[in-house]
Amino acid sequence: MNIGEVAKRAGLNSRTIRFYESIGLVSQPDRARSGYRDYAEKDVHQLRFVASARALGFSVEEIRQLLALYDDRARSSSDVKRLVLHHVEEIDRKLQELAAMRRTLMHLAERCHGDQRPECPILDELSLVKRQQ
Amino acid sequence: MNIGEVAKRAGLNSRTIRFYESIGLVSQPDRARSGYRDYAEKDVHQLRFVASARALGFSVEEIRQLLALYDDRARSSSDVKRLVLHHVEEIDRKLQELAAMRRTLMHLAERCHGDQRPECPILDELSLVKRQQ
DNA sequence: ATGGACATTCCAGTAACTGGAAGGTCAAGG
DNA sequence: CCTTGACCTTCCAGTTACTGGAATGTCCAT
Repeated sequence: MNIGEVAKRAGLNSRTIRFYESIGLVSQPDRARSGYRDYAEKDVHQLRFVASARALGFSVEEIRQLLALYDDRARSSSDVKRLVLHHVEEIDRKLQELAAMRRTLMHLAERCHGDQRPECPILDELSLVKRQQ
Repeated sequence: MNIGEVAKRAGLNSRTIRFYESIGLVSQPDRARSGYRDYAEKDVHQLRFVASARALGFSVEEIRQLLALYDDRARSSSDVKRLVLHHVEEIDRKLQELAAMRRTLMHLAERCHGDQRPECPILDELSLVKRQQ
């Protein structure tokens, strides 16, 4: 199977696949006589794994770890679970951060008439508010 | 006032301040005889504005626009409000994205025993799941 | 023959910093 | 005066995950 077809099946871009190969994230496929990459089904599985994990927000390094666990018959599922739950914590952190931003912004927006006049509590507030830690 | 003190008051790093100056985001301060940057109170205000806006997740370019509105006596507050609400929309999008990730991850984690055995539905799922659009 | 898919290497851009190196001057305190 | 830390500039490059472009081809199916 050529890279174009693999890209389609994995939901990735062929350049991205070459990128992943170049950084050693995924294994190198066989080569046909033409020099074209010749992907086996297991290669597609690996790439699909990467694509899924990326979509879930795992970094390339985290995915590298996940793939290592996937390949390791002697792994403990606790290691996998730990990685996932750590990632959830990061997401929770980000969710809180964004929610706080949103709250502040909505608060500011509500105090703004949003008309043709120049008076703007948003701008006033931005230049006065001490940055929250 | 020297850059170190300004940095402290604005809640920014002195290198970051020089960076903002280099990209034309903030105005250049006067210079003392020594060649040191000599910041006035209005400069501190501007930098504080930038720091506040960054903390609220606005990009440098968005802040550039906000600063332009701040400096424009003829602005309409509707322009400011539009910028802010657009930013809130982006945040909402990101919040949804993160929440969806979290949901999937928690679902996967719940199905994982997290013990010494190698069986892991998380890994299985990652290699099978078709990436959601 | 043609057009699209594929190959490689090299370079660089994206956003917002931030670090390091190199080579200084300035200012305050001991 | 000496010392130490703050300040100055320029230049280069790293971070993360791609992704684009250029250049220069070969391969394959119609």
